[in-house]
Amino acid sequence: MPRHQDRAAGGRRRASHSMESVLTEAVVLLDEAGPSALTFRALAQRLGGGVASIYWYVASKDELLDRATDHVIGGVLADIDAIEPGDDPIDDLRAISLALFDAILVRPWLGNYFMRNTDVQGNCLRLYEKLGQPTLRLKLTARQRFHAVSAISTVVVGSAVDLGQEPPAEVLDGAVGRDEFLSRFTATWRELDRDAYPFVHEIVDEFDGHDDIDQFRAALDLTLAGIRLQAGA
Amino acid sequence: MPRHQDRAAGGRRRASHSMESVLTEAVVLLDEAGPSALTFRALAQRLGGGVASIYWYVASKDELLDRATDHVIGGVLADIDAIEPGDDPIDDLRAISLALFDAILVRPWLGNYFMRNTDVQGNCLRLYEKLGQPTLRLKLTARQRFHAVSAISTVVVGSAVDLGQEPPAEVLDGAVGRDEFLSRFTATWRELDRDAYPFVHEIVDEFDGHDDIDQFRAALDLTLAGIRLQAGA
DNA sequence: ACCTGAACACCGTTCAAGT
DNA sequence: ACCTGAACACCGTTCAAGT
Repeated sequence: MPRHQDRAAGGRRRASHSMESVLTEAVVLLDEAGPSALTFRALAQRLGGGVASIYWYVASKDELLDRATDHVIGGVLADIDAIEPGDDPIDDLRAISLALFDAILVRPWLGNYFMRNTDVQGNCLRLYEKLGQPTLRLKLTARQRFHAVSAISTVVVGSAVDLGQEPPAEVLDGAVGRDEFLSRFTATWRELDRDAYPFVHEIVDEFDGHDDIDQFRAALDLTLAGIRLQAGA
Repeated sequence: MPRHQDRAAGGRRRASHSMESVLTEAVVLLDEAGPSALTFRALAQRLGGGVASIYWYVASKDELLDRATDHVIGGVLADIDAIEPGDDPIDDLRAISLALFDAILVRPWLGNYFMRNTDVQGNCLRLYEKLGQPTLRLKLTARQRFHAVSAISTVVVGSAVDLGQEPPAEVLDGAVGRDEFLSRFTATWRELDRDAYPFVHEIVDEFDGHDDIDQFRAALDLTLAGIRLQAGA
């Protein structure tokens, strides 16, 4: 309970918040029931105050999400700081990427706000710096370093957002399993004409029951292989 | 004007729509004023009818966006069909990727709905097939092909969505130029401590006034290099 | 088969007023 | 400096009723 109550003369209550409590409770709402559950009204109720008071701390819902994102990235940053740098810069890039991926996979909304406004997202900027540092040990131009880190960032955020998309309600209910859900898609694909859709038929078995993490690791490794080649390492 | 009017006995008008006109007008709204401008009320007004009639064609706003996405992807598909396959499968992958990137860069909302529900997105599935076909000419396993195309798709969609994000209103107004907007960010970055942010300082000049397309091409080429290496081609 | 008006249950945001 | 209640101008979606 990061919130306190002031008691005025008449016995009337007046809520008292803080940036910290606003962001913490916002993240709780997001974790409990997804992005659609984060409304100013729900947040105000959780904080035990009125809707309008939230506007003392943030100017808009976008800024609330920017700041909430930076708040949880703070935790990711701690995980990343605990990673021991190794001999191979590429391995360090991979380790940091995985930590970020894990965080966004669980909270896909992060992907839409990560690094969107570094003026209020100090932790995101610190993470960007952390991700970039290993490239300083690679034989690349400044431009290549910039592009390499942008590419990794895109793969991490893009994969996590894509793979973390909430499946339809029936899957969340547990009425239909994830595998069953995937199979329903592929069943349609299998009925397609083999001559017109040779590629879809080639990969349909791979798609069926595929593992999200494998897909991300493969994408990341392709980019890292490209970077390694470029650096001649 | 893809809409007609029926005239009943009393002289009363009754609008008549079609899936085609609903999607066309939806895309017009999206193009004119962005995703926030696509509301059922605005769309109904454009079609000259009531809000509820749209629900005869789509079950929800999500489905409307899924179908609108597939509608414009139909046009992209035509562009891609015009591409002559070359000797190098990797070059074909690049050409198709660029065509898709161009489309999403201009309409970033496409990225959020592309391939989200292939049951109502036949054109997206066809594009996925097109993108996958060149990999059939590479020496890869089925799983590697699946992962390669997933990776490319993530890079294309992720980059385009990222780079296509609407800049703040002041830039759209023309009050502040894009370069000036970027410079404002980097000005803050330059003030950071050099020892704590060596990477940011290394790339700040590259970020300043950088070109979106270059950034995408670099990311795509890294992935393609990884694929080429894997295929031993 | 397809369209309508009106209602329902929400939203984010603002503002004059309070403490 | 910070919080409040009430209002404003919207949303997506539903439904009984019309043609």
